[in-house]
Amino acid sequence: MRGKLTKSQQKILDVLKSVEGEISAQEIHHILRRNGFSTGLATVYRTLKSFLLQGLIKERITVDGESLYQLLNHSHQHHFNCINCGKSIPLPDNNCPINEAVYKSLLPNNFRIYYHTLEFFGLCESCQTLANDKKQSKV
Amino acid sequence: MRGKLTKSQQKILDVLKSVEGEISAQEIHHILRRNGFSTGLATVYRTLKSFLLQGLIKERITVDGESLYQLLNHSHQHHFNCINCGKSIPLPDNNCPINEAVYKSLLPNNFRIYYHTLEFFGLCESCQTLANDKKQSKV
DNA sequence: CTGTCTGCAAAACGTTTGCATGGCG
DNA sequence: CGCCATGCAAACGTTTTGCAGACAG
Repeated sequence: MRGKLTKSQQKILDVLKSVEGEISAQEIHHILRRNGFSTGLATVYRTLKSFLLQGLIKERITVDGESLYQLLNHSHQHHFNCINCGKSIPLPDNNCPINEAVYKSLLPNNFRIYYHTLEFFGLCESCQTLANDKKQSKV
Repeated sequence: MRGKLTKSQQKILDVLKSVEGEISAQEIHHILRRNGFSTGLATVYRTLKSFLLQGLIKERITVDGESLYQLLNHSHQHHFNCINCGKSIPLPDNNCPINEAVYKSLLPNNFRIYYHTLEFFGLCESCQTLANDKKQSKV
C-alpha cells in the first residue's frame, strides 16, 4: 500500500473516520459485516497495522487486553482506568500536559514520534466502596 | 489476603523487590521454578492481580501484548516504543512531567489514583531507515 | 472443620500466520 | 501474466478459569 488504498482498506478507513473515538479491530469487522462486506478479520488487523506504521492511527491497549484504534488527526484523549472493573473514563482533552516542549525535553531526536499515551490507573468511586466493604477480591 | 501474605505471595513479592525494573508474570514464574519452588503460573497471575488492586504494583502492557509489573515505590519510568520492531527504550526518569498538580487539574477527585503511564510511540532510528528503503511493510 | 489458596490442565481471548484464491495492473 | 491483497482456518501466546487437593486458622 503506497498512496492508493484497496477497497477493503478504504472501507476500514471510512469506519475509522465515522467513529468519534476509539474502536477495536473486532468492532470494525462487525460493522463491515453488518454493512454487507465480507471483509475478513485478518484483513482488518493487517490494514490497521499498516495504518499504524504509516502514522495514520494510534493504538491503545485497554486493561482487558484489547487494542483500540483511533485516527491520529482526531483530538486525542487520555483516560482514567479502573483496575478493578475495567471502566475507562476519558478526561477532558483540552489541557493535555504533553506538548512539544515536553517531547523535546524527554526524547532523543533520533526517534520519530507519532503519538503518545497518558493513562491514569486506580479505583473508580464504586470500586473503592466495594473494596471498603471487603466484599471484594480478598484473594 | 488481608495484611498477611501466604508463602507463595511472599515469594512473588520478593522477586518483584529483587528486580530493578519491570518483570512479566512468566519471568517471575521461571525465577521461582529455577529456585526450586513449585509455584504455578496461575498463582503468579492471581497474586499479581491482587497486588495490583491493593496499589502495590503497576502494570504496563507492551506493544507485544505482554503485561509487565513493577513495584510502585520503585522510581517509575516512561518509554519510547517502536511500533515496528517493538523495542521499548526507557527515558531518563528524572523529569516526569506528571506531578500532583497535573493529576489534580485533570482528574475528578472521586477516583483513587494509584499510578499513571506515559508512553511515546513511533519509529526508532533503524526502523526509520528501513521504512525509507521501502524494503519494509508496503502492505 | 471451614474457608481460602494452590497447582494443574483445559479453556478463553485477541491477535497472527499459512495458504490457496482472487482481483487488479 | 504476475503480484499483491484477501478470506478462511489453524496456530499462537498470554491470561483466565474449573476443579480437586493442600493448607492454615
